[in-house]
Parts: sequence; C-alpha cells; structure tokens
Amino acid sequence: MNRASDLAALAALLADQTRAAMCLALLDGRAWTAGELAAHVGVAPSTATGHLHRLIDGGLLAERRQGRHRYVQLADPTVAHLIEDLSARFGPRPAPARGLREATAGAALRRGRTCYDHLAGRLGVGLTDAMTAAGLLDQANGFALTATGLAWLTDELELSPDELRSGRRPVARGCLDWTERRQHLAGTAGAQLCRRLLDNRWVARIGSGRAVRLTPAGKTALGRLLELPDLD
Amino acid sequence: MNRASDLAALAALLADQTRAAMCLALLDGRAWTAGELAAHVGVAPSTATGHLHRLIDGGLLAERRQGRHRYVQLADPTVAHLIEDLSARFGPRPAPARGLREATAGAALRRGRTCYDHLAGRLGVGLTDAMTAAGLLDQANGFALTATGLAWLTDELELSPDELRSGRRPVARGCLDWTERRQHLAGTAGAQLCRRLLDNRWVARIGSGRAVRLTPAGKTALGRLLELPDLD
DNA sequence: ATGACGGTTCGGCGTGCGCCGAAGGGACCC
DNA sequence: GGGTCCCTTCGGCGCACGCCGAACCGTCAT
Repeated sequence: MNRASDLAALAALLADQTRAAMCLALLDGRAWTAGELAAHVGVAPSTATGHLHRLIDGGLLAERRQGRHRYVQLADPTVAHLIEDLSARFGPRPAPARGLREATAGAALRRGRTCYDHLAGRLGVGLTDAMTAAGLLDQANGFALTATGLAWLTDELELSPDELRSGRRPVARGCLDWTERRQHLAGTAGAQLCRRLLDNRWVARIGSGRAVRLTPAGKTALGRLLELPDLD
Repeated sequence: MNRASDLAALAALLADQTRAAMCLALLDGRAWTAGELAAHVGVAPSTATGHLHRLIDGGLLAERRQGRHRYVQLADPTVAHLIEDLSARFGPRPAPARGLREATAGAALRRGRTCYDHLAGRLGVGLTDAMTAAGLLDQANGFALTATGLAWLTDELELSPDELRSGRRPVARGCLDWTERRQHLAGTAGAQLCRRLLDNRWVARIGSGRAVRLTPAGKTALGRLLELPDLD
C-alpha cells in the first residue's frame, strides 16, 4: 500500500510534460540554470521554480547555488539511466526536420552524442560493436567487459582500475539508444571511456549541445586499436 | 518537445496510486481478473475498468478475455523490469508487521519469492552469488553469463539453448532486489532457471502469492551443483 | 425463463495541480 | 546608492482526472 504511493509519487515527477522536458534536457549531464531551463521548455520562471522544487525534493535533481544563479543537474547516474530506460519505450522520432538548420542538427545528433556521461548515437553504438567484435565486450550473454576488455581499457587507454570499479555503479552496462534502438556501453566504463576520448580530443563536442563528432586524430588513433565501422 | 510528452504520458500511467498498486500486484507475473485487482487495491469495479483501459492503451498491460472474465497481466518482461527499476529507488520497507500472520508472511517473502518471472529475495540473491562464485556469472564487470555458465545451464539443468537466446530480451541481466538491495539474475536465463526449478519441484510456491521456498529435494540437488550459502 | 455475477458505460462531484502575472528579495555592476 | 538581473513567493484561474453509484449488457447457472 505504502509502496504504491512511493512509486506513484516518483512517477508523478515525470508525469508532467514540462518536468519531463526539463529532465530530458538535463540528460546531457551538465548543470543548467533555472532560467535556461524555463526558456528551453517554454514556461514562466515562476513556473519553473515550482517544478524544480518538486524534482529536487523527489531526489531526481541536485542543486548548486552560486551567486544569484541556481544550477541544477541530475542527481546521479541512476536517474539518467532511469530516464533513458523510460524513453527507450518509444520508437525513434523520425525528426520532422522543418528547415535545413534543424535537419543538420538532427543528423549530427544521430551521428554521435553524449548520453548523460557516455557516448551514444551511431558513434556510441559503433564503438560498442567494435569492442564486441574485438572480444572486449560480451553482449550475447548479458552485457559485461571480458578480462581482455578490462585490460584493454587500462593498458591501451590508460584508465585507472581503481576509478573503474568505484562505488555501487556497475562497471559495464547496456544503455538502449532511442535513435539506433541498439545497446551501447554505459556504466563507469562507458563514462571513463567517454571522458578519455574527449580529453584526448579524439572526440569533440559540436557547439554547446549534446552532439559530438569523431575528430580526424581520433579516427586514426581508434582505427589502430579497433576495427571501426564506417560512421558516415 | 514531442518526446517529452511521450515520456510524460508513460510516467502518468504509473503516477496514480491506484494504478501503481495494480502494477505492483501484477509483478507476480500472473494474470489477474479486473475484479480481483479492484478488490486488491480497494476501488469500485467501475474505477478499475477505467484504469485498466489506460494501462492497456499505454502498452503496459495485456488483456485476455475469457467468458465473462477479463484477465490482465503485464505486457512483457521489459515492463516488469521498468517497474522493478523504479521501485528500487526506495529503501527496503521494514515491514511494520502488525500481527504474527503478517510478520511470517513478510519473512517468507524476504526469504524467497518470484519477481515477475525469475527468483528474488534471499533465495534469488544467494543463487546468483553461488553462480558467481562458481565462475558461471560475471557480476564484477557488468552482468553476463560466462561460457561455462552457459554450458552449465544447458548441460546440468538441461535448458534449451534455442529458448535461451530467443528474441530481443537479453540472456542475462541484473535485477535490483528491493529487500536485499542486491542484484540477482534476470533475463531469459533467470526466467528459464526459475521455471526449471519450479518444474523440478526444487523450489515450490507457498500459498497463492509470490513467496517461494527451497524444497528439501532442491536443497540436496542444488547443493551437488553449487556451493549454496545458508538461506535461513 | 430467471437470477446471479463480472464487467462496462455514463453522469456528476470534488480536488489537485499547472499556469501566469505581480510583487518581493538577494546578488552583482557601476 | 541606484539599477539590473535571477530567482522566488503568492494569489487566482481553469482544466484534467480520480472517484463513485446507477443503469446496462453478456455469460453462466439452475
């Protein structure tokens, strides 16, 4: 009985179109100000304040006050995973693409983007497939790094073994992509890998959104380590 | 924009206490009649009808009409996983346990139960741990069967390899238990394993609910295959 | 045929909640 | 200090939705 009200209360946080749009925007993993979010989802600042209160009280969002700004972001990776999981129940949006500007932006997003803290889009899925083909990842019987996969991350990409297995978060887990309808690597391994590729400038952000692209340097460097498919 | 309304619409289905209670009841994986559900959650039959309509239209539930009865159950395993995932965000309910009857029922549930179509509770977690210790399951770098684990299921427990890798559902996946706060085996492997243990009468249902127990026969048989921990 | 039963449809009631604009309070800049 | 900016609180409006009881419709029993 009480369990049901907890579940209902949690679901109610996402059951409003405005709050849902806020959470989807925050899936980029970055901190937004209250005003930015209000403008992005198209409501008055006062309305946004109320929504943010509820989301923070419900534990989905975390806030950081700084001067006269109030930054807000997803409380932790499990929240991002929850929202991705829920979103995955809908088919890929064919993207109406009204103008050339939106069309190319949509195409860039489908090509590669960050999904909270790891890589998604064709880039994320392609990388995951390449790692699977190389025997680094086991996708057939679940979703886990193989022993060689773990060694590859620490030796070739110089990720810290300690950071990889920190906390309760699983090292490797699948995250269902809403455009590709395919699993891609998430978990701490996915997050660390994404960070390393960005740090190395093998992958770079396009503009200020979630879209990313493989740089020429990244293409050659990764090509030496894996059999990369053609990522358009 | 449209994506947000989809997400909100899906969440709205679970955002009502009555519908949430219905879904939690259906987590036992069985088909309930509309009247049973109405009585269980404490609303009038007419109210239940409306809720069931929405849940079915939203794709969370599937119906099967039979004579003057209308049976309803969760549409597919991904729905069960979704609800379990959401529920896992709350701590374990300490179970107020008003009377002896409820206390023992709660204890039985914590000891072992089915979670939609696989085993949970201490039994499910213990079995998962034993399989991990035996090198059948990799929990450290994700959640996947090892090659020997796959062979064990087909050779020792005579599960059909074809059935194991049928459809889009992953063979092995972790499901977070709300009493133990630990992962246990789900996915087709978890479902097939549960079915086999019930068929063998190594595990038996207690009464008509979700509670199950290890039978003496099951204890000796499984003890030959694994290093089973003490399951109280 | 008659009645019991499970489920559904419909109308009506109450309320919870999402929205806004106006007014107020800190933080920052000059 | 004055002005600007970001955010918040408050009051009020209106819609959406959850609830029930009454009436109705098949199905199954006797």
